[in-house]
Amino acid sequence: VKRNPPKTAKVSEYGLLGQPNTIRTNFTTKQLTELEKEFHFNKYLTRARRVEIAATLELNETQVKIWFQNRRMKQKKREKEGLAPVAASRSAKEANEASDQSNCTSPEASPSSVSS
Amino acid sequence: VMILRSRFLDARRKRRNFSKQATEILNEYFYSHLSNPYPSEEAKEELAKKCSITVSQVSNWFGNKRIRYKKNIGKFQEEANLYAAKTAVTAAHAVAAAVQNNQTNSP
DNA sequence: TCTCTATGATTGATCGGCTT
DNA sequence: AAAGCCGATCAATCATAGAG
Repeated sequence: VKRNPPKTAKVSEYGLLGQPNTIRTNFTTKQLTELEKEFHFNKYLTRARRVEIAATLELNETQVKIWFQNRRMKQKKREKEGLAPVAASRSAKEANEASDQSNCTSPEASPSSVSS
Repeated sequence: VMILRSRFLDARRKRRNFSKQATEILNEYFYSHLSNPYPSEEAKEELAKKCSITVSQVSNWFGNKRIRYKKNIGKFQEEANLYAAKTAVTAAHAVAAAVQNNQTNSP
């Protein structure tokens, strides 16, 4: 059994006046491309690699960490969506994955260059 | 900033609205559980089947609905009353059936 | 056909719980 | 005790479908 999530208080107490505490950073296409590339190589990061990537892309280690966590969840969701809806599953062999984004049913794939 | 928009013209491009029946089912659940509109994984699967959509789509629907409802309860008041009345009628029928069943079975 | 609103999907980040 | 991960959710935003 699972329980619900209304759990406790609110997401980040609005610090009574002031600037929006948590800003939703907009990653650049370059950053996303690099993160995606790294993810394809390793689904999980080591501390060292994280530091390296964060520095290269000018992001916090936390942002890189969170990006990987969200990316893993995203992939899991795709694998699930891409093998369940199909009424008739392969009667014998399964086995695939690996190329991930080059997947057929992948929403995104082509990062359009951003001019700035 | 040259409008960083158009990230990569993703896939929410070809979006299709859910059928009227599907929306009906989802709203019925939402408003009959308004005090806690968080269906369990099992409930989501059941709703997904009834609505002929995926579990993720059910999750997206509830996520959007909860936020948008909270953002402007007034705008959804009419809709809320509509479904509240609907579920009330359904419940009344159930009670009536139960009473009848009770009378015919235990004299 | 055009403008404005309703709505499905995406995603950086948060929350609680559990694991290492 | 601290840090990372997971699963669910939030919240803002995007892009399109639909209403008028």
